[in-house]
Amino acid sequence: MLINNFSQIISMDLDKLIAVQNKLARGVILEDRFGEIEKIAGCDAAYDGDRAFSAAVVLDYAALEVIEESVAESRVTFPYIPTFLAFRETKPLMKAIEKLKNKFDVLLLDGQGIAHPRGLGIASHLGVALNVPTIGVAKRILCGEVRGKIQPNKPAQIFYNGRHVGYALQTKKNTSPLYISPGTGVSLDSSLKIVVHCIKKHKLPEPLRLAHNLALLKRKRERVKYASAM
DNA sequence: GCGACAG
DNA sequence: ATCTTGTCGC
Repeated sequence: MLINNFSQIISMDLDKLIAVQNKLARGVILEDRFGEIEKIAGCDAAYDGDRAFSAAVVLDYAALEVIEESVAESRVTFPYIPTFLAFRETKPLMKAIEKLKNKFDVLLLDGQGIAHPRGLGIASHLGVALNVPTIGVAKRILCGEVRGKIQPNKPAQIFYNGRHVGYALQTKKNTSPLYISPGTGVSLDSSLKIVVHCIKKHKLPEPLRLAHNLALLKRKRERVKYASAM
């Protein structure tokens, strides 16, 4: 069967979800809504069918060292549809974020911020919903075009509909670029500077790299539990 | 109509 | 995202 078990949901009128995105997009603020950054968080999710394993981490911004970690598991009920990613991942991600005891100044998420057809990538969606400054860091571009050549450590602007919506940045030699865009509560300039600050020895900014690894570890452990129970 | 299309 | 072996670069 070529159609997955989400067919019923897929048949749902996406126009309604587009309306939701357009409404939330009105809440996006492209200005810094934070003071001095003391703590920065990252959140990501790994999957095993409809099981989502999410992880969130809080790091000391200056030292980029882990202060707290959290993991959660949930069931996804929505498929992955380009430009509607938030409707699939928001629940899992929020579940991990809610478990954090520490507060943080900025949150990094995998995916686009405003570099989205309706200006509401997952980072913007979550940021507006949680009322927290967010930045989207994607491994691939969703829409728009990069102006100029992408060279190591030389950010190139991303334009969409004649508007500057983010930056393409190769953070390490011989690696594909990252696509950075503000979620909300962060300016274009700050979104780039913050991500650059979080680059250590790897292509991905530390908060996301660590959250990603933790989500994979959580999935691995849960899979073991499942296997040993058989 | 066709191609593109975050995770 | 996930599947999946070896392999190239730092």
